Amino acid sequence: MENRSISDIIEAYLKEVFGDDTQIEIRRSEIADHFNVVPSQINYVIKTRFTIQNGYLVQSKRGGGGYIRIERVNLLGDVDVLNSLVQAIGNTIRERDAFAIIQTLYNEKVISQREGDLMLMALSKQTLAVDDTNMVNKLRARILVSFLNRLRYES
Amino acid sequence: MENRSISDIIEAYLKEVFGDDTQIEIRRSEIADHFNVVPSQINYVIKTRFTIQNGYLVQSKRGGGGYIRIERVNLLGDVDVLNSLVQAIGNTIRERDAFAIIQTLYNEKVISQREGDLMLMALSKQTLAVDDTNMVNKLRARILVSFLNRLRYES
DNA sequence: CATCATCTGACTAATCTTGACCATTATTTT
DNA sequence: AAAATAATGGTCAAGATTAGTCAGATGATG
Repeated sequence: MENRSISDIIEAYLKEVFGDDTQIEIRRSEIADHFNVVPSQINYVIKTRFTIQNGYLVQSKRGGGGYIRIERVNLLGDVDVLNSLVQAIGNTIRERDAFAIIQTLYNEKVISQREGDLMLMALSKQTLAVDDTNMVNKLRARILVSFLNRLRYES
Repeated sequence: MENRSISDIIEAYLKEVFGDDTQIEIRRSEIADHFNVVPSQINYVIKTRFTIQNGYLVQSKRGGGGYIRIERVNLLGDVDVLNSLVQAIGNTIRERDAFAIIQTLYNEKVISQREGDLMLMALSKQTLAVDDTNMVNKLRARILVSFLNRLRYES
């Protein structure tokens, strides 16, 4: 953790702001000023680290009194959230996004580390290596959705 | 230790860096500079000396703030069983045979029921549905072997 | 001298940073 | 009201900064 990018640092800062709350509201320019970066970098941090795959929902408003609101959600705990997630997956998903989902499930204690590792194995680029990249992403989506459904309906 | 290659020296250096820690994080270019070799030589050292068979896991990230992280893990005792299973699987396996292996792993208490269920999801004909049956069996073999490789160690 | 391990470098891929330009909403002026 | 202005956030593409891959050259060993 020595060579962190400024994006990593901003990510950590925002997560710290949450504290025990389930949502935070920020002004983009304030955060950008605070870390001395261009405002659009905040969009980058949000787009890459606070996605639905990571267990976050984001809303914003422009103009005077504008804001960016980030909400932390449980992937399997809420039907609407799960639907959003499945929609985001669609029938194809990249390795990085799939990995983020597994990480989120682990963070939420829905799965153990070993279960998560096993899932990562089945979803990895290396394991699924096939000539056709398009096919790999489709396969990964099917396997991941199978996992999610299994977790959802288990009792 | 007379004829040590530079790869051997880099290997020894990295292992020294571990100290009592279970993982280290390096910048590829730094190590390469330090030993005056091209960066890709570091990949060579890692690929030949920090494998899972030797008890190491490797993760990396490119781009700004990029790194290579090497983690030392404990290899488990029943490696021979896993080896023979991997041998038996080869590069293709039918659904029923894969299911039998999962059942055996569960009977032998190598995996929990939940882990077994998740594995079955990823190995099922339905999940892997692809036009080419031959391809399905190859994919299943790769996924199953990946699972077995994860069972070789504990974090 | 045949084979395997090591070393190199050109090319590729992923991630982060920056800035110019765009879109939306609120407030002030006419 | 309507129009202008101010105050937000959004998008996208270029450039910078890492690491990965692969094939060929070179070296070591039996």
